[in-house]
Amino acid sequence: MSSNKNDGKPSKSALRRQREKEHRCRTILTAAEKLFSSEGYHGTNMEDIADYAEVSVGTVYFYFKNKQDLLLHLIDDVGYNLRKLVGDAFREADSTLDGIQNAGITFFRDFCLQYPEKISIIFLEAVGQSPEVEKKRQYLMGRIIKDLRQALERVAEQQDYRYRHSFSPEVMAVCILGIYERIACNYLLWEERSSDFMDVGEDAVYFTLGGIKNMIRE
Amino acid sequence: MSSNKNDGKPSKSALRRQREKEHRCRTILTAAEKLFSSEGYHGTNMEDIADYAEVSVGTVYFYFKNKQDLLLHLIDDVGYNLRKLVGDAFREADSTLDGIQNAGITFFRDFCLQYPEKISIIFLEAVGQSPEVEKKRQYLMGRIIKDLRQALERVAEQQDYRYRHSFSPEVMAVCILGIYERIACNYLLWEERSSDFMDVGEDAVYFTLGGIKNMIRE
Amino acid sequence: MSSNKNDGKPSKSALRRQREKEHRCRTILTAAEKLFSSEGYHGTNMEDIADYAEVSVGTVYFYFKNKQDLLLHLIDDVGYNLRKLVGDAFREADSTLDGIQNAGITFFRDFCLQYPEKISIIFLEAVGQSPEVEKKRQYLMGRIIKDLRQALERVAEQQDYRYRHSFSPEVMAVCILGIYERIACNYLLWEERSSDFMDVGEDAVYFTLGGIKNMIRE
Amino acid sequence: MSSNKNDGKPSKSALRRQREKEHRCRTILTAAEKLFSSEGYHGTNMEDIADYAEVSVGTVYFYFKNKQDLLLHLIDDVGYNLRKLVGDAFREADSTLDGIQNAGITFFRDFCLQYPEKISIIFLEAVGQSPEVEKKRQYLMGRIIKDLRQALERVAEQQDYRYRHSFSPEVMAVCILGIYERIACNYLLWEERSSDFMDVGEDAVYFTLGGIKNMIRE
DNA sequence: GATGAATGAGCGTTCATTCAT
DNA sequence: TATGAATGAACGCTCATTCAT
Repeated sequence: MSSNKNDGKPSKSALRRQREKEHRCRTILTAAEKLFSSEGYHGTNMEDIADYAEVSVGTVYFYFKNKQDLLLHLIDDVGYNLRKLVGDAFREADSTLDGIQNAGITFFRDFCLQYPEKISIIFLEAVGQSPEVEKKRQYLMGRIIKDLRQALERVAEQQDYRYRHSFSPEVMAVCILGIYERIACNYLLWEERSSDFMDVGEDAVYFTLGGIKNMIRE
Repeated sequence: MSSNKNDGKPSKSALRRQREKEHRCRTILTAAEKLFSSEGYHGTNMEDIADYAEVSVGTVYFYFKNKQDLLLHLIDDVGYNLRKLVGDAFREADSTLDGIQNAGITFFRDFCLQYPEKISIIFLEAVGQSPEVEKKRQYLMGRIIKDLRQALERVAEQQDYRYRHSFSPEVMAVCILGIYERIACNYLLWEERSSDFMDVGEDAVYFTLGGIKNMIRE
Repeated sequence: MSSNKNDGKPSKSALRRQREKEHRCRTILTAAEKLFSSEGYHGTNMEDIADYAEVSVGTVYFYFKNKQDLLLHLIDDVGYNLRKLVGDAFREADSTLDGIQNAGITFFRDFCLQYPEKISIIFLEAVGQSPEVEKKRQYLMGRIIKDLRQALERVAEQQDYRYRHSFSPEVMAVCILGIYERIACNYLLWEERSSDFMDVGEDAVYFTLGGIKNMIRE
Repeated sequence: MSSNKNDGKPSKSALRRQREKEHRCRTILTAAEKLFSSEGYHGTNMEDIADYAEVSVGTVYFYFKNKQDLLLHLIDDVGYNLRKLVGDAFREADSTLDGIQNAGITFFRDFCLQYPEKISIIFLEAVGQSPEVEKKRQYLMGRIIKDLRQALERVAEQQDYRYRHSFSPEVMAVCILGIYERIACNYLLWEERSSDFMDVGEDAVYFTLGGIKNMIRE
């Protein structure tokens, strides 16, 4: 066995190995993200990814079950980053429309402009590739919609007003997601307009706020 | 040249053959639409399509250059139907927000609910498949955005008000497209909720109107 | 029946039809020759040929059994033209080395330079395509070799000398064919040197004569 | 980096693997040569080659880009073997017509009779298959012609005589190549006359020498 | 853990040929 | 005779995945 003196506690070299392993895993994932977003999911093969990550094909398969698994991990990654970033923005201004506004601006400035590849993965490359991937995407979208819906419900609660219908918060959440998705795709991926992207983003956020306000009853 | 009494005018049988040809072309396109939307673009092979259309593989290639060509034609089809349907709704109530509202309701009721496969093609299966397909999709989206933008500009002109910025009409158009796209995907393709789809749709339209109003200056 | 007054003798219109038929046949053959030599046998498909000949695919199949049949006819054509032209040159100067010389010059001047496509067909495109085609090519080459051999034998007879071996005339014939073939391919098809082609051809003929003289015994 | 005592030097197993790889590469090439020459280039498909070499189709594609690539490699091979063999024969008897004679005999005895498949590849199967293949064939022929031409020029220099024209050495080289090519095809591939092939070959060489002598001025 | 050669099912596409009109 | 739409076998090629070293 590989037991050593300091039993229980992992040895120094074991720790380093662990770190290296994680690092290699990340390298591969980054390679996949880069290539999927630039060449497309189907335009990238496992050898391309291995080459880009400077490992062998076998190594890729050691860390990831298969090609789809890579994509699923990337979606998870995007989801994690996105929800963390945007969630924090929400929380800063708690339970007012300002939070929604903050979150929107943050999404455009700190996510879209920083990680356009992630936008490409989640809104283009991962779309319509396979039932499993679609399910994951749907799950992620569902989580984001739930976050948004809860935020909208909390706002209503605090400000003491109600929306048109019981299902309205969810619909609004879906609308907002749709807006952000399309703005990002249109101005970042299709037309390269990073320069005035924030102006556009601000307008979109403003549009969003109008939509929300219009749904308030009384 | 051709010994034919009624020169110039095509003969009866020639006309029938022409009709049959167009019919077969449509049959193949419909088969492709059906299979792409249910099995996915990559989950469908040319033989499947041929079998479903009850023709041979060669025949499919007689009418369409290749698999991608089928998808491009389907996108064109969707675009044609969509712009015609929604465009008509616009024109009925000329240059008021009612037109926008009409168009939204029409989209959900007369397009999404009638042709969910077309929604699936344009918003799922055709996404991220290849540069050519993406270009076509982008072109189609661009046309719709232009339609919407012009409608919004006409409304402002008639009602004599202005939007926040010169680029706001376009941003709004993009937002609206995003909303409708995501609502359709979420409630029609991901969750099977055709029953209360129109309630949701109405809410989304209401949200949209709020967004637009919020963009008006003064 | 299509019997008419002037029984036995073909009617005027029947004659014209016959002429048209032959003309169409030639048109197709010419199209095939042109395309085979410019695009290659495998690079040309039946539709290309039909289009070039301005007829339908069906018509091509009415006149020729299949694609290979076209090639076989072209080989026959080449053979007929070649043997007629060169044979005549032989006969003019009967049974001297001058006849051989004449024939060589004629081949280069009146065949190669006039019909480079035919050279391309027989020495490039028809080579190694199928057993049947190869057999025909072999048969044609065999006939030419026999012509040459007999000419060489006649020369020896008349001038009253003998060659090294009984099989020498044939070997010489094969050598001469090889020389002419390669000269034509090299300077006409590979390098475009039609301008000084006749100088080269003359040298080759001179070389040939030397070869022959060297084979004479005593 | 790689924890390996004998750094730099490849390990034993790595060397063996390298050897195996080359061996497999050769096996595939040999299979292709065999099948191309017996069934024809178009009569052989990639599965046939894989089966004959006892590997999978994928393996063939691992070693060779595509079917044409196999043929190009075979042409290279033939060229290498041919020029080496014949070149050595030249050099033995330096700068006399004997060298030319030696080379001819060597070609017939040590190349044609030993490797009829290679003759088949270069003079039949690789002819008129595609522009790329033709280019390679042309290049190879060009090299051989250059070898011959230089040999002829060296002979003239040493023996202190000149040929008819400045371009005569090249024309002679082309003629000689043509002779050898056709003799090989006729007596080895078309008629199976390996038994008296060397008699024929000798005659052809003799013919060749006569041709050369006839081109000498004064 | 890492490698990369080997696999082979699967797919898109071509095109010579046929045949109803 | 002439047409051209229809056929479908055949083939070249890809690439995700495996596994012996």
